[in-house]
Amino acid sequence: MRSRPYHHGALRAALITSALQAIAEVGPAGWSLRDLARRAGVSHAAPAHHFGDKKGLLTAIAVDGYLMLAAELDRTWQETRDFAEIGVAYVRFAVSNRAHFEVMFRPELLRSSDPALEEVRRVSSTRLYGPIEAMRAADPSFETTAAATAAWSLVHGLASLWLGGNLPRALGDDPETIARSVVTYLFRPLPARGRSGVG
Amino acid sequence: MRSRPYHHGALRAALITSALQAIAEVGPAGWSLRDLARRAGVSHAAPAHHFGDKKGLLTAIAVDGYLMLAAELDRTWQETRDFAEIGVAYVRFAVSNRAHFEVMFRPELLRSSDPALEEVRRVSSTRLYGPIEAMRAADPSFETTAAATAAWSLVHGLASLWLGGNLPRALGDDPETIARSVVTYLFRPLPARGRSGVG
DNA sequence: TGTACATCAGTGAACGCGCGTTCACTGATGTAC
DNA sequence: TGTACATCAGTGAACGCGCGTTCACTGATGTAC
Repeated sequence: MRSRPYHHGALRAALITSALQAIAEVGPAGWSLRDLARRAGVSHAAPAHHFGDKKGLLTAIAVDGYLMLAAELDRTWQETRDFAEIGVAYVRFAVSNRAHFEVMFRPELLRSSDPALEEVRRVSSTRLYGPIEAMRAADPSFETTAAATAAWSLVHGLASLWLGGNLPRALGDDPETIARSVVTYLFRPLPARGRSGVG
Repeated sequence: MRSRPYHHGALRAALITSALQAIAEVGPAGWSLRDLARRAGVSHAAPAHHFGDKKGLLTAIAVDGYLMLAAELDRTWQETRDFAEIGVAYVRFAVSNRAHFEVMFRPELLRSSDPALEEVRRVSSTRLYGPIEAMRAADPSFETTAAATAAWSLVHGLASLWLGGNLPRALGDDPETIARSVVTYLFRPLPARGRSGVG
């Protein structure tokens, strides 16, 4: 039997993998750095070498998440040129990368002013604003910021509610299908314009 | 000097108040039942008498939250009969009752199958579905569930993003104003119908 | 109005546990010459 | 190709701390008669 080598070799990556697994299982609060060390088979003090503390590790995960999100949105826009599909892609990202998503928007878990984090945040927001700007060219009454916020809010809320198990079962169990159906209600004509009073 | 009476008198309420304060300050994970006991000036074992454990306390807070939310949405609908204003009220509730809101949608913090919780959840969802049903009467192409989910997602996402400090500053600093502007993009005509490709 | 008793709310000492942090260390790897 | 040395990654024992939980208790309140 080979004894365990002194150096793990890829401990940083292994810790991130374990953390993602732990987050998916019990949320970002349900485990300690010592837990991760145990999972990775290293001594309990080893994680501090790479991340300092738990916030450092979660910040690294958030950075990865924003990069993946930006890539996914970009790929979708290049392929489809369909704004609605960007929204669907956002939900797909959240559901497929639940652990990343759960950490990315919880500032109390992160070093929010980490420069790398701020940079990837900025980059990924341009993946939303670009396409919205294009829509404004077609209808100048669109205010870019408000319209982008509406779109972002819709898909962000949908993803959050779905992940929290808060949506009615009647919608089915495929989040991507749900998203595709729900986003059609953004920028959709009202039956009667102006005040929507109907009661 | 009067010595502290043996019975607190209203410990249950005092613990909830302290918990709300603590959540607002450091989030739902940053404190212990012993912390709350200290704040309330009682012995560290006293909280268990009323709530069993932290989940029990947070569940009680969530129940209160749903009741307050349902009341706020109902009041708004009765007063305005304007569906958009229900969305604004949702955001107003979240921002004014941040601690409640942060707990209500985090199932891992709650006893999700608590009967009282399930009941108030059900009640508060009818405050959304009722008005949406009314809109469907005016436009049969509305699918109640999908349209309600779109509306809920939009305001839920907006509230979450605002509370997390994730929205661009350009929107201003009054969440109710932001909400009123953003919800106009729900059910709003697109410049060109069908595929929204513009690139 | 008084007494006896049950129930309820809160006490405080004790427990075992897992945590993050510190620190002197060891083993492996990379680099200069 | 060999040697010396610096740097880096990970070890493991020790620490003090706050936590939830237990348990026998005490003091206050409510109720029956």
